[in-house]
Amino acid sequence: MATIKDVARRAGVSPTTAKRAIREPELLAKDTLARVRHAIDELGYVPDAVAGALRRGRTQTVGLIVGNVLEAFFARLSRTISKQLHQAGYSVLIADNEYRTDLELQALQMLHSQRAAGIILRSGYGASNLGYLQRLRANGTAIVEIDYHYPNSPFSWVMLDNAGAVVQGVKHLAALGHRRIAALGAYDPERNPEDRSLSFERALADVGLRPRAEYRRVITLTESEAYDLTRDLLALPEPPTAILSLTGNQGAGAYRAIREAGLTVPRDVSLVTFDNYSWTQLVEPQIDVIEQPVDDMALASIEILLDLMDRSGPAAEPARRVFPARLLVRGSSGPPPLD
Amino acid sequence: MATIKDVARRAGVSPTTAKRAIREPELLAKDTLARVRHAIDELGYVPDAVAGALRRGRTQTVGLIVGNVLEAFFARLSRTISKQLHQAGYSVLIADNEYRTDLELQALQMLHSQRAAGIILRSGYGASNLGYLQRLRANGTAIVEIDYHYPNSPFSWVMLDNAGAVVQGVKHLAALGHRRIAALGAYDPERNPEDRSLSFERALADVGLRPRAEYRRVITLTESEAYDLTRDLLALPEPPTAILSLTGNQGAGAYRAIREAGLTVPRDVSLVTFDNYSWTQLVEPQIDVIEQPVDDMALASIEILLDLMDRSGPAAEPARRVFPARLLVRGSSGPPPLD
DNA sequence: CGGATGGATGGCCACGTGGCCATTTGTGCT
DNA sequence: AGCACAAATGGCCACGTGGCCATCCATCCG
Repeated sequence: MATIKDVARRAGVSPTTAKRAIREPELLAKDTLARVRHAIDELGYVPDAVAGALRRGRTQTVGLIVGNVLEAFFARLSRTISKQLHQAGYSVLIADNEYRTDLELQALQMLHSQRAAGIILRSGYGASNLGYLQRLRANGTAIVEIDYHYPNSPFSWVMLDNAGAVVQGVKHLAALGHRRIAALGAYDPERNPEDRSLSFERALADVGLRPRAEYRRVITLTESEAYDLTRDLLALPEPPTAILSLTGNQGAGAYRAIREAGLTVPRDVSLVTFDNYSWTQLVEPQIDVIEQPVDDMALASIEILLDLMDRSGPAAEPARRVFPARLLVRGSSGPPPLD
Repeated sequence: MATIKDVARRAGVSPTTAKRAIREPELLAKDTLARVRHAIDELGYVPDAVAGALRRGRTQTVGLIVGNVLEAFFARLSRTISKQLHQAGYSVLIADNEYRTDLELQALQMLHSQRAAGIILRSGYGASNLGYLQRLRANGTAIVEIDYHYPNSPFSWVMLDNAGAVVQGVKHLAALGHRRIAALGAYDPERNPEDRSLSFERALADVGLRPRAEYRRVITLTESEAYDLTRDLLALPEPPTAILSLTGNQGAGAYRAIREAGLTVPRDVSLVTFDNYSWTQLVEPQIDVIEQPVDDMALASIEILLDLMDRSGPAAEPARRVFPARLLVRGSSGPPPLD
């Protein structure tokens, strides 16, 4: 592959002059510049970002670790983030952690060895990688958490107002008269201290309801486990009259289980789910969703990350941004059936 | 960030000995090895892949350029490919081309400057980047096309048997009695010589039908343009009685347009779409789909790519793999309505 | 007891770039 | 013409690694 020396030789100048055609063209005489540019075109020379990164001690690479790109939320996040970062001159390395910290650690090690300048992370569950992340940060890596953050996270983060979102959903259902509301999520405060699960029982209390132990189960954030759980919930002697799904994928599983049980939404059971996924507008009636401002969150994370990466000096206070969710009522919730 | 010299100093050995603890541990005395390993742990040393790549003249990075990760097909492709490549020790740089060759060129230039060892590409439409790709290949970059390939492509590629897939769909609909079948796709043989669009009219001829000029329109591969087109088709004096959507996203748009026109599937109009997306099993009746073996295609592309990257010697014949599609009949097609 | 053998360790350099300093060439002014 | 000064160009080195060659030393055998 052509190097700057090849360009220099072809243009009949020194390597130093040749490289100036790229970085400081204003320093060159007009015809020298033209000659070098011509040589660059002829050779198809493109500077070696690897060598540049080594020399500068700093790559133009950012790592993005999400839960699972198959989920539309993360697909959208990935797309917006990588598009913006490309425009800012960065390459984006993507990895899924499948919500598991062991896989996440592998991804972090990869980003470490690649000397990524920054990392945008949706951390998983399990033994925390906090220590590893802190070492990376001490080495100068910019870190932003998104969609989830460590308890008392020392990093910058961008979050949905999960508590507010859950309250919106619960209030909406309670106002329709529901008293048996189940949430599909991961009820595991030890291992998965998630805002949404934790907020749910508080939100119930706000509207004067008690959580029911038999609705509680620790599941992963997948469609299939949500399907299983919903099926089981509906088979209970006192099944929920309303289901609040805490992620979009789980919502699809819940809907499928409801339909396969021969039940109709919202006559037999009401359904509200996080994430405004396209299927929610294709089924009938359309599904009530709690929409996240995904692009806004993505843009905020980039803004913070670019700022951290530009800043060479002392660390500033971590930046924290919280975005409100929006409940879109479409027809999948109604009054509970009469017993 | 710690370097191998720091490790060496801490372990009281030379840098050469220290690095052998990583690459050739069998050469070291047992206690030396232990000492160096201890120093590596203490310092959290991870080899600098940037320096390694420069020295070796070869990165462990692969670029993946797809149409749009928001589409489930590409999300799935990305996920399977990146997972496998991570296991093989490669990092994956992802970029969307939005089916546009101008954006694709930017992505290629980025991968060029990053000196990616290989590229898996779903090329877009517009002025071809064939020349650029050939220069990259001449410089040693492994290239595999997937889901689409240049006419007479000099590269290895992995494709769906698009012609066979379209024939399956058309035959299925024709057998039910449909004579007015429309395909939603990009009828632009000059700029977008796509197998599926091109095959459609041949498939019609196979079953003794003529294409109808008024069903033809060049659209992009998006849900919204498919929605618009479907709406217009249904408003024709002689609307199609069956619609074959050539991509999954377009299928969702078509379904939405059909429902919003107050029509019922399959009573008023039959619908078959490429891609077994999750919404097709959530609506009622479930949608007939032409399923692509996405994971198989992803794995094949990786196999070819790894082979190309390992091979240092002279170029072998390009590898070509074609995968069959599978028609899943579920209930969204039936006999045409009586006029 | 001396030399051969091989196990263990160390020194050195280049990969392509970017930053810094040095040198050459050109221009204007007295 | 001579000088000052700026414009234009060039030389050199280090970034961290991996490959190659060199050196050191203990052991074994004749």
